[in-house]
Amino acid sequence: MESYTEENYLKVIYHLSNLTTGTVQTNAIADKIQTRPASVTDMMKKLAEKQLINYVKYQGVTLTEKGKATAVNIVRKHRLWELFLVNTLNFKWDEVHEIAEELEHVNSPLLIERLDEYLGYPKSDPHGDPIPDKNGNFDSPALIKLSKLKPAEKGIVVGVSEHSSSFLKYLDKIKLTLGTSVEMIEVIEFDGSVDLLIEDTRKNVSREVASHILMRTT
Amino acid sequence: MESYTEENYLKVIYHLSNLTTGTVQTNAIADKIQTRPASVTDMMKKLAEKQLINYVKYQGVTLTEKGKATAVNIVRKHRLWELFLVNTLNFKWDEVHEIAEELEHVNSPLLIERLDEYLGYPKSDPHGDPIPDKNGNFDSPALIKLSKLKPAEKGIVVGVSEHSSSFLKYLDKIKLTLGTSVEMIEVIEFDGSVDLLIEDTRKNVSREVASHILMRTT
DNA sequence: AATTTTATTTAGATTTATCTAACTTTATTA
DNA sequence: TAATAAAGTTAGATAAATCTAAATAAAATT
Repeated sequence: MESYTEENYLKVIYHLSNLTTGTVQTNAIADKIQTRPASVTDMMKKLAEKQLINYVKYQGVTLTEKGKATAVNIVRKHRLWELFLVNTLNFKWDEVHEIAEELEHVNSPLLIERLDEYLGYPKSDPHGDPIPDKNGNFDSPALIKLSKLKPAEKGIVVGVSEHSSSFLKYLDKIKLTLGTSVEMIEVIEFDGSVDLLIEDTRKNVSREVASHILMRTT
Repeated sequence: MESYTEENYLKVIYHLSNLTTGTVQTNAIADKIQTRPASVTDMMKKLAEKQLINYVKYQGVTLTEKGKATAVNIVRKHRLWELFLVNTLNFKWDEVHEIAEELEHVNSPLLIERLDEYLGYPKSDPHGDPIPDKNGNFDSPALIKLSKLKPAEKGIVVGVSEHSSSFLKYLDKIKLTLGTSVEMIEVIEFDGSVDLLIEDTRKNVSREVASHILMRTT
């Protein structure tokens, strides 16, 4: 059994792995978990000891199969509870995250099984994120190029199809980084460039650039 | 805010107060909470510091108004979750206690408000125990222990003062479930066990068991 | 390549909740 | 009432999760 805190670390590592598809850095974890890098290092040693992560000093961590399974199960619980809160208790989709952060740590496989059944074995939560089934399997949401978003559609940047330094530097500059939430305002007919709302700031990006950014719609 | 552990101590003190209607002893708490008396003493100092209990060395503790309000709120959450588990997720009444022990510590007043509304502001849980409303008020029905019924007196099972799975399973087995009508035939002087008429069948039940069954006389 | 900056780790404390062992107080009983 | 038993407390340790400050490693820059 993992503690409440260990579960949170695993969950955060899992989410950060998904964005970078590689190893996760100490500081990135510290940022997400609102703690100090020194505390993260301590916990990394503990999780490595328990065979939940692969940890190499100064190099960052990856989840082991065991760690990944644990993390996916927490994500499953979180998303089932979010859906329950919205569908059954009439919460709005922006009110449920904090509550689900607590509920996800309640440890009763039977409870989750029954909740899943009650909700009709749903495949996605109120934010459009996939809900893993009890074996940890889930549909990975279809990705779409930023250039193909329709006006008013929103999404999260989950990848790029161009890896040149100049391209990535440019993305950093305009704050179009992995995990950023973006809303399409309109496609300019003249040149195919797109007007976007990037974290509440309106920006225009060329078709060339927009076509190399992969989004998951939300 | 109280920690998970502090909440459990308050809840236990509350339940033990109800039974003894007076102060609660260190060892009684240690027994219930499955810890050592020394640990209880440590916690008593802490709760007294926080003005949640009145603590006099060697003399036991009582809840302050603040401590009582906190304890009643935990009981409210516990019982609402138990009812939810039985009514909505189709659990049996003997399966829900352990799960509710965890759910009761989830801290979201809005969640509990919505759950209460969803359940229709119920007044009692699956074991017949009253559910405090959001102000901490609840009906305490005049209850009598089954072991105290007089010969020929009849009553309805409305609650139990012991929630272990083995006890509840036993009650199911002998059909001494909530709502069951029971008539006292006689108390056996030798061992205090009772001869009962349970739904037209004569059965003998130990004093131990009979003392944990709460009745409303009819 | 040397220097500076950033990222990470180590060492040593702190807090919470627990423990054991020894001691003290209160209750019981002979 | 003196001895014994039971109940409760204190002192000192331990484990989990955190922290600050200092040290070290890796990356970036001049």
